[in-house]
Amino acid sequence: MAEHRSISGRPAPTIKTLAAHTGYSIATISKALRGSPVVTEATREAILTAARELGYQANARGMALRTGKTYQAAVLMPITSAAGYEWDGVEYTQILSGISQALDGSDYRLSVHGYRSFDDACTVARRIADQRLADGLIFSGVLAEDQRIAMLVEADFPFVSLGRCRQPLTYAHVDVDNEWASHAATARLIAGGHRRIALVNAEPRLSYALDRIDGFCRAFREAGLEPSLDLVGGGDLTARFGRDSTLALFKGSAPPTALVCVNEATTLGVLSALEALDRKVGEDVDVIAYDDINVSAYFSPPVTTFYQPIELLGRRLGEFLLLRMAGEDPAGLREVFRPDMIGRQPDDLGGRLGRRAPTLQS
Amino acid sequence: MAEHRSISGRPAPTIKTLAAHTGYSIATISKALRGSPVVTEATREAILTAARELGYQANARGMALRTGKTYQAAVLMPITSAAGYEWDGVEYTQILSGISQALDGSDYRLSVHGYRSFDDACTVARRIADQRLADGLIFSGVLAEDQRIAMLVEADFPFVSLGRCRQPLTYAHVDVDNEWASHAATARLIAGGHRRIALVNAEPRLSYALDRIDGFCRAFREAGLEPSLDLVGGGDLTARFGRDSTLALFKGSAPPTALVCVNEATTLGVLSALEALDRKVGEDVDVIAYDDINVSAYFSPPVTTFYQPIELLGRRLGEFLLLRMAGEDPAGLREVFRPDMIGRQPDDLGGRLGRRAPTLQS
DNA sequence: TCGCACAATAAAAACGTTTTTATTTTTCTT
DNA sequence: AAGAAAAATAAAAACGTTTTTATTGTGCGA
Repeated sequence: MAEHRSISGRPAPTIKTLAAHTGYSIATISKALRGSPVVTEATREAILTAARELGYQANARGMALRTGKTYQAAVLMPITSAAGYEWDGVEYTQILSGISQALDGSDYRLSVHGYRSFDDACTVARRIADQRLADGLIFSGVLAEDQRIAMLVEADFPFVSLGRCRQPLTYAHVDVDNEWASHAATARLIAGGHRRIALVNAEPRLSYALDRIDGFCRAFREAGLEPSLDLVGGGDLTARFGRDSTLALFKGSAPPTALVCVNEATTLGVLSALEALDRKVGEDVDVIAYDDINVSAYFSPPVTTFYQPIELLGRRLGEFLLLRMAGEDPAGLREVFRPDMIGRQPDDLGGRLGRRAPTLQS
Repeated sequence: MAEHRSISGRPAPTIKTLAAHTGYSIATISKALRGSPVVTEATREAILTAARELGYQANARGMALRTGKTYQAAVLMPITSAAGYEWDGVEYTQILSGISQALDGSDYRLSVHGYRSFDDACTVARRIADQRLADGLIFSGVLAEDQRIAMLVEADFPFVSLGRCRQPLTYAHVDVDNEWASHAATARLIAGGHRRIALVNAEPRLSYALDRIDGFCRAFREAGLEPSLDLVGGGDLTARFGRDSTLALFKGSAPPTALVCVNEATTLGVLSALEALDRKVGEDVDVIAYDDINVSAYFSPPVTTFYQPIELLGRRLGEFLLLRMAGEDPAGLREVFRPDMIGRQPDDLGGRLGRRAPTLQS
């Protein structure tokens, strides 16, 4: 039995109830409610009043069946196996928060689909598009060659990605200018005299990890130096990875004098390792990090970061998706943020740098 | 036009397609697919084969309209205004991850509904129940007197709460034994000679915050002491709150010699404040924290915590909800976890305690 | 051989919409 | 005042299911 009684106990009013109540036909009721111009202003008024009085709420399932729309925006969320024991993916709360804010005024609801691997994500994305489980899709963790993007562009299914792939496709996306930020961080450290710089990076199949390596290398080349590629490593964005890779780096014959960290969880691990190794940040070693959850200010010592406004990115993702679902061309729906640098060391960088660094602006 | 072409381009097969293909009527097809015992094994076989061949996928909207079910499990997620700038609510990633795991094998999908205040949460919960936007609901942030619980119990709508209210109602829930853990932490500190113990707590209208105060007080009373209630304060679970309240505590005339912290974000702020105040953890002051995202090991100094297996709680929430939606009695769907203590100080607690503390087991 | 129970399947109705097509009412023109 | 054109509304069909009711076919006892 599909009929559902509302919380009050009475069966929920449908279009039929309104028809019986007002004397109009269900066709007219529907048109009046949808704002069709063919109904008189007077009858629309009457119908709207009745709807208000009876507490009519359009039945989402009926609408969905008839129109084929679901009024759902889907988000792909990574369920990492490490999540239970490591601090991974915490920024997703903020992404969801931002998307939710963007969707707030609209008719769309937010549904979250977990995935465990990239292949899994592809399968889920395909199912969502194929079965129209949602009217649009948002996802992150974009690879250099991302099948999801190719597939969804091909199918002309509305989506927005957090991150850009390296294929020449036109699609809506939001991203951080990782190449730029990585270049800026590295150039700063080089200007401070560093030559052995480590990049504690994400897995290199991720598009943004490659962007960071690119910026890293460009900074070295512009200074006429060979990039310290042997100090570039990638892995999970966990504190454990940050700690382990730092310990490994300092076991090497030519350890780094500075580190660029991919996110705050990793940074926490890096700092913990440096403490264990008895290397003082700002004296023995400099650290610059990407800031995703804005907690670096509370680290000891506080770390200079490139601040990524994750929640804002999330909001933009939601806004773009709404526009895409409304039929807007993806070509205009692209935004790349340049992170602001937040200096948190006494001289804005650390002990090895004699001069005060210039303030970087986006 | 509701008909949707699949990714392949052809219109997606429906029950009618199967009927035309197999020669059976749509009624028989439906029954065969649903596993009704009235169809012959042979015909079911034939129909299932055809379904597989044609790649038939039941249309969720059609089912939803007919049955009134949505096959959606809704989760209420706090969208705090602080989220953009403070590290708040990060544990939600793990909760969602756990729920998602539980739902994985089932037919249910996960939808997330954001809310900005408790009143907002009530409104959203009511709408979900009223309009059957989902078949079940999960939420957290339970108040001592929680209208959502009362309302949903009254409406007999399936739900599971993370946390217990203080009203005598029967409902499915998952919780952490906060009274017990708070008692254990406080008793431990008292046994170590502490008398001025601060409790950096959540807002006291939250049920679990009250539980913690209860446990805190009980520990004092059992030792024949007056609880240091002037050192109990509540607020957001942010690093900023941890820092600010610690700074305030040490401005007082009789500052604490030990602190119990409500979660890890707060703890980070507390540690940052203690560092600024030049109080050494483990020497001048002891800290015990609740661990929600398992990152305390990387704090400097590492902090002794009560580990809350958030992802497991999430999984149990999902499992319980599935059972509730299947009609199971809520009386049997209750679980209260006792957090494990993880000692991370050299002597398992800190400098002031001369003896090794006993290992606490749930 | 005839009905008769019973099994298997088919037909029809329903869920609540939207949209297309048909009908009625109003307005305008002459 | 009659007719046509336009406006307003009503009727019907459709979306894809499930479920209730109806129909057909089969084996059985008398």
